[in-house]
Amino acid sequence: MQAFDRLARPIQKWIRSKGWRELRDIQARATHHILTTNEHLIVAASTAGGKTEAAFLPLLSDVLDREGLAGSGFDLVYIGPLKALINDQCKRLQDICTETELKVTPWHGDVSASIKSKAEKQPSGILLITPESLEALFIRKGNSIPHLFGRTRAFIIDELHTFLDAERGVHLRSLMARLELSIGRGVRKVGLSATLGDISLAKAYLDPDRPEQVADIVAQGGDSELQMQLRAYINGGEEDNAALRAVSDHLFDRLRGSNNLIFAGSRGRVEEVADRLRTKSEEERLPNEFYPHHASLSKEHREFVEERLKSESLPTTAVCTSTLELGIDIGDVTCVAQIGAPFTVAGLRQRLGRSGRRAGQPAILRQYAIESRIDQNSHFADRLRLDLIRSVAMINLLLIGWCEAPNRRALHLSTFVHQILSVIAERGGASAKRIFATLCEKGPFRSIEPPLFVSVLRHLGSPGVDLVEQSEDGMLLLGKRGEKIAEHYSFYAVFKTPEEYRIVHDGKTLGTLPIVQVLAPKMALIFSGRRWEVLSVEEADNTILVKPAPAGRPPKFGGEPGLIDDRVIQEMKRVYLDDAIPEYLDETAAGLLCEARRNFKMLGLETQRIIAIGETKALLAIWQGSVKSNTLALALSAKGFTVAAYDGLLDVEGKNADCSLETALSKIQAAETPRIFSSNTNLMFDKFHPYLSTELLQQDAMSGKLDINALPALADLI
DNA sequence: GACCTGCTGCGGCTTG
Repeated sequence: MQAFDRLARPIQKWIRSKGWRELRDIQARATHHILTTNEHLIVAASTAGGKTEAAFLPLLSDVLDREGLAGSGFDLVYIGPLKALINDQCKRLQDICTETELKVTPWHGDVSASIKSKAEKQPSGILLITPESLEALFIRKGNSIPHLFGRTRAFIIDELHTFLDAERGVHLRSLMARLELSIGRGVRKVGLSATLGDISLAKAYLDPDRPEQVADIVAQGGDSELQMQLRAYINGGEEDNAALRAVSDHLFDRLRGSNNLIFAGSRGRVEEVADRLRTKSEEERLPNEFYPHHASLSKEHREFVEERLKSESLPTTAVCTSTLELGIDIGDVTCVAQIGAPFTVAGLRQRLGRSGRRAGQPAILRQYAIESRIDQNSHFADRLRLDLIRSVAMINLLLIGWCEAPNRRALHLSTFVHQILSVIAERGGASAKRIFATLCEKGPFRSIEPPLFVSVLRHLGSPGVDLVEQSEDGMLLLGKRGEKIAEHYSFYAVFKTPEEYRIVHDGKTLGTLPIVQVLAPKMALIFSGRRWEVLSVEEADNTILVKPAPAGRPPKFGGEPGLIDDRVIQEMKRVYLDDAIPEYLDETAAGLLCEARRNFKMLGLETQRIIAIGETKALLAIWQGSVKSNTLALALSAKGFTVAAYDGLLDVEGKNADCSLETALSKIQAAETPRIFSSNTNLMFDKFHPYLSTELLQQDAMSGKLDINALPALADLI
């Protein structure tokens, strides 16, 4: 039987109206699978690969043709990570459903209360919702969950890779498990994704008990030809920004006249590059077509840039951060430029997926490395050209199809605290036994054993914390502070957001700035692609008033460094030891690669792993990623050393150390439980960390951000 | 030496 014939009549009619001659391969396979089995499924294909239709054409047919489950509720529940994505998908699904009676309901913070209350009274059809809005339903309408989802046949999880074992993914997994408990049965799950490094981890996300039972449909071939070039630029003096200007000028020449994305690495650099490109357009008396796009810019400005990209009426290049990495529809772009090495190969792959989506068009990557001028006294990180080498390593890994896997060891105690409060709020009270069964036995917190559960719960109820309290019959209730926290709408998200200033010109908000730097009147600012002078700082309502100005500097946005995978650093070492010059390097980059390899040998890194630099300094080459580097760095700083980590290389200074470096390393190697924390180690990273004890915070850090078991091997460097 | 994501109920107002 042909896949098309399995689909419901109205769906077939819609396909004909589109003029499609046949279903795509993944759509046909998904149709057979969904309509002949009850298994969970992962559909993996590139951004424009027709994943949404692959899942929904058969799922909608199932709803239309087959008798439904008893009870009330939405038939299909789509979960998306972005409001904009939900809006996009909502339009597409409404179009597919035109010939049916099925309702399509978007549900997120921007959707009006009237639409929500209407859907709540008579839930049916397709619901498109964010994890946070689903959380809000548990908190506010805990008793209505069976009414809303009693006959739900499937969860469709879009951009599955953004969830997995990140804190927001653990949150969503917990919500799905709780929903299933609440309606008394399991629900089929269909995950959609473009970038899955290890598909078995995605399967374990959908069904941790029986991952091998989860089917997958991966688009065959489909990847278009990849063209790429890595160009390197060298800065002059210390403060000189000549290289970034040269990169901008090169981009100006190559990208004008078409639609492109420039990933600049940080919001500050986005503003800097966008400013340079705009002023160059002015200098050459050409209309500007380069616009900044990042999360701190106003929604209006961002939508303007997105619309310009989508409409394809005027050539447009967005200089952006990872805001434009995810799947909102901005059409096809000619080329993707990346300034500086990215932190993950997965992100690089996702970005590249934005280009070359039309048949016959190649995907084009323009990678730029910015290096400094060096001499014999330069720091080893500069002499080794770490940024350039990491770019090469990441492109190599991209080419062999590797990308990072999520971390499955992490306890996620912050999200755990959140879910404990949520389970209690859902029913107005819950026994400890029930919470444990819900979250740790059925839910995603399976590595939390009863003793750890008890110590978390004890701490939440301890004096001064007051999140939870126990009634006389043993039920756990929200304490005074717990009630206040769970009542406020800021509770629904599990991730933390910093306090911000609003930047205002002429009554209009240009965007926001995290409060990490002191801004004062008369300071010059580059923001939203233009130049400003600060008029006043209103501390009362965190507002900064600005007026246009002829000069400016990009502001500091703050942020923490990202985690780099072990495999990336190991590939960097391989690149140093290799002789080959990749074809995609320009002349400068090839020269710098040879120079970096010479310096690698000159420093002695070919044969040694500890290199003394002067009397008290040393370079430790551990060739592992951020988690392991940070662990050894912490263990050494607990012994009085000052340590900085550079891509698998530790810069160690021992002036105030308790002992020699060799002694410290052998002690770390021999110790059963090496001391790595001191009183000033910062362990508060996540939203609910302030409600955990130091001991619990240490356990949380050791489960995700540190790898204490690796210490003996890491310290074995002699 | 980084980036991103999300959010309810209700009081008070105007308007038909």
